[in-house]
Amino acid sequence: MKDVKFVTIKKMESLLETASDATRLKIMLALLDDDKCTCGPECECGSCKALNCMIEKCVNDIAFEIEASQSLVSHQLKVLKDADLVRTRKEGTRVYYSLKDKHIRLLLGVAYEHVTEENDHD
Amino acid sequence: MKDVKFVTIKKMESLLETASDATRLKIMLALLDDDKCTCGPECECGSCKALNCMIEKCVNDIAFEIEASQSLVSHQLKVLKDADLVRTRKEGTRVYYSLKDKHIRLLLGVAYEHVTEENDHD
DNA sequence: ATGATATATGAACAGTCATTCATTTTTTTA
DNA sequence: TAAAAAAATGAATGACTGTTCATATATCAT
Repeated sequence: MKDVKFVTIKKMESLLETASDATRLKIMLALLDDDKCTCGPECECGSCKALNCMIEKCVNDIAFEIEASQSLVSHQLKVLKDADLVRTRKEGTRVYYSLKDKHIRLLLGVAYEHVTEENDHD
Repeated sequence: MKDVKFVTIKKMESLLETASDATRLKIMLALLDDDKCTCGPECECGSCKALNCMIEKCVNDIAFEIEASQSLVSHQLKVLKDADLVRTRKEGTRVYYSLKDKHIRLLLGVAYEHVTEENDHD
């Protein structure tokens, strides 16, 4: 992976920077998988680990779940949205957020495994 | 991935925070793979993408390669070392650095793919 | 021991960012 | 139209961090 373009480095920096905050991690983990999955019958969810599992939650529910203020969650969701880590779907007064794509789920998975496994050499 | 422990969140935050800097990314990408691989005959390297490929480089070589000052590279290598993203091996006056394990390589790989692929939905 | 090379360290500055509080916008319902 | 609910926004602040410059430590060769 030599000669990576500068813009690529900057994009990677932005992606990782956005992901590297406890509040935003909590938000994303809340969107990662759950028993509220609505993927459909072929989805193995119900706490699935499927990379294509699509969970969506509205702002207030996220705030309640991670025990943070509405303002903070909204601010950080905007950061996640601007950096393209989450999607939105509007329905009435609510805005449902979900993780953008499989790369984001993979990123979270890899980071999670790294910190939960011990002494994993090479 | 519900009910993730607080310490786990904090560790993930630390990992991603450490990875989310352009200088440190350049350093890690310089250590990711290269034509200087010394893995041995069974390694497909020579610019391999093998996750177990072990590249090591000393501080000054990294500094030269990424066009940064020795001081900056040393400072950031310390950050990477403290966060356990790299290993060190001392040989005379030189200190050789290499990526810690496959998770780090995976993390870089996932981040790289995310920013280089376009419109990859779900 | 002296000089040279490789790396590490410390202080200082500038810039960035997460959080809180108060307020506003938008949509629904009564 | 007025009230209620959900989400977004803006300002302020306190804390943190990346970089530079100068210097220190460590190792090897002569």
